[in-house]
Amino acid sequence: MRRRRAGGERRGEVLRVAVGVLAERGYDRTRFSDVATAAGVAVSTLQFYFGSRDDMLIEALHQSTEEEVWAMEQAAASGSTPWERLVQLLERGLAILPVQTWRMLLEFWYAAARDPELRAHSVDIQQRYRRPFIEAIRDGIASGEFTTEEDPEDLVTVILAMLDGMLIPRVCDHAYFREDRVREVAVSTVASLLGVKKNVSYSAT
Amino acid sequence: MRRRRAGGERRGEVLRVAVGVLAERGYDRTRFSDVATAAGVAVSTLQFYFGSRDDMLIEALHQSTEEEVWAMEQAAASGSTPWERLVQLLERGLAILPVQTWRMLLEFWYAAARDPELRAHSVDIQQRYRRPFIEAIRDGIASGEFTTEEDPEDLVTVILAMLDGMLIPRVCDHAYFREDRVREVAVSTVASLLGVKKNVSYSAT
Amino acid sequence: MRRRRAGGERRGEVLRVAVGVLAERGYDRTRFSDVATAAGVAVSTLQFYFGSRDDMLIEALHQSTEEEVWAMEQAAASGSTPWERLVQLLERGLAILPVQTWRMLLEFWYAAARDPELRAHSVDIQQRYRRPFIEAIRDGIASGEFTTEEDPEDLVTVILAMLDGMLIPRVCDHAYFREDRVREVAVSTVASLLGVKKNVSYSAT
Amino acid sequence: MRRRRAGGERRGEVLRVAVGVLAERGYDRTRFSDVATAAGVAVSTLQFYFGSRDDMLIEALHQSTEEEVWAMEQAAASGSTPWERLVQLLERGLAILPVQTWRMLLEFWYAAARDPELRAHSVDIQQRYRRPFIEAIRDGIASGEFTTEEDPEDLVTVILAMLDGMLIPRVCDHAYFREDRVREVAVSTVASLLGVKKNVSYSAT
DNA sequence: CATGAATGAGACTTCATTCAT
DNA sequence: CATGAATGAAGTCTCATTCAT
Repeated sequence: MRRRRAGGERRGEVLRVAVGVLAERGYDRTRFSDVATAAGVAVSTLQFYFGSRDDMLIEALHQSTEEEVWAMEQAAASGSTPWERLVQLLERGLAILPVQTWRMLLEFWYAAARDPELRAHSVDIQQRYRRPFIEAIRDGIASGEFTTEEDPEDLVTVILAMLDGMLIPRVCDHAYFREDRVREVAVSTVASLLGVKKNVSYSAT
Repeated sequence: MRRRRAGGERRGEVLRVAVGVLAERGYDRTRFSDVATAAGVAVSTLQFYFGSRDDMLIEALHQSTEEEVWAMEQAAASGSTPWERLVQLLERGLAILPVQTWRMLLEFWYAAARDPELRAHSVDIQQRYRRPFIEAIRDGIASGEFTTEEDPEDLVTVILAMLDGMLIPRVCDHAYFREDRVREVAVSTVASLLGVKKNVSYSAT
Repeated sequence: MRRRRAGGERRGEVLRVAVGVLAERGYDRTRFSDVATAAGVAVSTLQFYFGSRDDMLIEALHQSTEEEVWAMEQAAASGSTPWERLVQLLERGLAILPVQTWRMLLEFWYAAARDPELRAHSVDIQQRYRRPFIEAIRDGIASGEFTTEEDPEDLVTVILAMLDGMLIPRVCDHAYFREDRVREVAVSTVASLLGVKKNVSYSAT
Repeated sequence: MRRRRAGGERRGEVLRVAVGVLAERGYDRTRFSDVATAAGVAVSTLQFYFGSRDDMLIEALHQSTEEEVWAMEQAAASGSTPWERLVQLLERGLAILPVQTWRMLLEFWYAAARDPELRAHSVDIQQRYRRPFIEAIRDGIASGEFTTEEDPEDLVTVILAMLDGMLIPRVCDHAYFREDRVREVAVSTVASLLGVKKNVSYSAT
C-alpha cells in the first residue's frame, strides 16, 4: 500500500520540484537521486516525505492533473453564453503553455494505461475534464444555439480527442504543428460540428 | 554504436515477439528476460540478435510504426474519389484493432518525446502518415468536391490530432469511448469541416 | 566521472584491503567480490565507497605508490654525506620487503603503460622518486666526493633501472636472485660508477 | 590442459597478429574478438587454431620471448673478445626497438608473476637469457681482461636488472629516458664494474 | 526533522565456448 | 577447413530501501 507521510513545510516545494523532474525525465527514468539533486535535499529526505519512489511520483501526477482539471473548470466559468464557454474551454486546451505541461499530461495518460490505481484516477479525471464541455454543449442545444443530432457525450469525446491528440506534436516538437493556425481550425471545426456560424462565433473570443 | 542484423531466421520471429512484449509492458519495463521468456530464447541470444536492449526496443518501435504507416498508405489506395479515400483513411485510424496496436503507437510517441533519434524518426513517420491525408484533401479541393478556406496542412493536423487523441481512451480503456458512435461523429466532423454532405458521403463506405 | 570520498571510517581500512588483493591478483583479475570478501563488506558497499571498480583499483594504486615515494623521501633524509644518503636510498630500493610491495609496484608500471591517467600519474611519481637520487649525486659531485663526467639525470636513470629491474626476479621468485649478494654488487656498482672507493663507503652502512 | 591444435598455413600469420594485439592490449584485455578482427578471421577460427583463449595467448607469449632469447644468442656470437661480445649483448638489450617489443616482454614477466606454467617457462627463458652474459664475463675474467671479485652470476643479475629496468620508462614513454645517453652510461657502468677502461672499450663498438 | 552509511535485488553486458554445417 | 548461430557463466552497475543517529 502506498503511504503518505508528513514532512516539514518544504515538502510542498519538493513535490513541485518532483513534478518538474517527472515531466522532464518521465516516470520510469525519474530516480530519487534526480529529484534529490534538483531539490537540494538528500534521498532519504524524499523517502521521509513521500515513502516510496512510486508514492512520490504518483503524488506528483495527481497534483499536476488536479491543477489541469481545475484550470479547465475555471475556464468554463468565464463565459456567459454556451458558445463563449465552449470557446474558453477550447482556448485553454489550445493555449500556448510550457511544454512541461503537455509532457506531464502525456505522462499521466501513459502511466494510467498500465497502472490500475492510476487508471481508476484517470477515469475520475476524465469525467471532470469532460463535464464542462458536456454542459456547455447541452446548454447550447437546449437554447437552440447549437444544431446537432449527435449525443453530446460523443461530441465531447471527439472534441477532447482532438485536443488530446495535439499532445503528440507538442511533446515531440513537430514542426508541422503551427499553434496559431491550429487553434483557428480547431475552433472552426467545433463550430461547424455544432452548426455555429464561424465568423460570428470566433470573433466573439 | 548500434549493431544491425545478426542471427538467422528466428530473428524476425523474435522481433515480432519483442513488439508484443513492448506493447504489453512499455519501453522502460521491458527487460531482456521478458522478451527472452516470451520468445523462448536465451537472453544472450537477444543480445546476439539486437546488440543492446535499447537497440532491440528501438528496432521493435521502428518495425511496428513502419507497419502502421504502410497500412495507412494502403488505405489511401483503396478509394476512387478524394472523399472515399479520405473515408478509408479515417476508417483505418478509427478501426477496431487489438489494443496492442494503440499501445505501441502511444509507446512510440511517448518514447520519441525524449529520445533524439526516435524523435527524428517520428518526424519522418509523421510526414508519411500525413501525406495521404493531405493529398486526398488537396485533390478534393482541386476538384471542387471539398469546400474550405483552410490550408490542407492545418486541416490534416487537426484531423490527425483527433485520431491520435483517441489513443488515450483506448489504451486507458475509458468507458465513455464508444467506438461505433465515435467513428460516425468523427467522419461527420471531417465532412462538415470540408463542406461535404454527410448522408451522401458516409453511405459511400 | 570518478566519484571521490564517500563512506565512513571503514573506507580507509577497506582501501588497504583492496591494495592487498590487488597486489595478490593483479588489476584485471581483481573483482569487486574479491575485495568484498577480503574486507568483509558487501560489493555494493565498495561501489558506495569508490564508485566503480576502476576507481577503486586506481585509488589503491595511487595510495600504494604514494607510500613508496614517501618511504624513499624518508630514506634520503637519514644520511649526512651525499654517499651516505645515496646508500640509504639504495638500501631502501634493495630492501627485503614483502613480495606484495614489489608486485604492487610492477602492477602500477604495468597499468600505467596503457591507462593515460595512470601514465600521467606515473610521470609525477617517477619524478619524485628520482629527485632524492639526483640531489644526492649533484651534491656529491659538487663536494668532490663523486667523480663522474656523466649527467646526474642519466646516472639516476641507469641506477633506478637497475633497482626497478629487480622487480622481475622478485615477483617471479627467480632462484638466481640472491638478495644479499645482489645488494652488495649493486652498491659497489654505483660506487664504481661515481668513483667512490667501495670498502670505505659500503662499510658506512 | 592446454591443447594445441593444428590449422592451415594461415595459423602462423594469425599467431603473429595475436602477438601484436597482445602487446597492444595486454593479456587480460585481449579477447578473441580483438584478434579475430585484427586478423580478419572468425572467432571460431581462432578456437579451431589454438583451442582456448589462454592457449592462444600463451603461445603468443612463448613465441615472442623465444624470439627475444634467440636474438640475444645471436648477439653473443658476433663479437670476438669477451668485452666485444658483452658489448654486443648490451647493445641488443639497449637497442632502439619498436615499443611493442618491450611491451611484450613486460607482458611476459607480468604474466609469469602469477601463472605457474608461465613462471616455469620464465625460469627457462631467464637462464638462456643469462647464459651468454655469464659466459662472456667468465671468459673475460679467465683471460684477465676483466677485473672483479664478484661472482659472475651476481654481476649478470645486476646487469640484466639494469637492462630489464629500462622496460618501465620505455613502455610508459617517460621523457627522462634518453635512449642515446642511457646506452653510453649503461655500457660505461658495466665497464667500470668489470675494470675495463671505458674510452678504449666503448669505441670498439 | 533530516541525513549518511550500508546493503540486496535485479538488470545489462561481455565473452568464451559449444555445436551444426 | 572454417564459420555463424546460439548460449551460459560471471561480473559490473544502478537504485530503492533499511537503519542508526
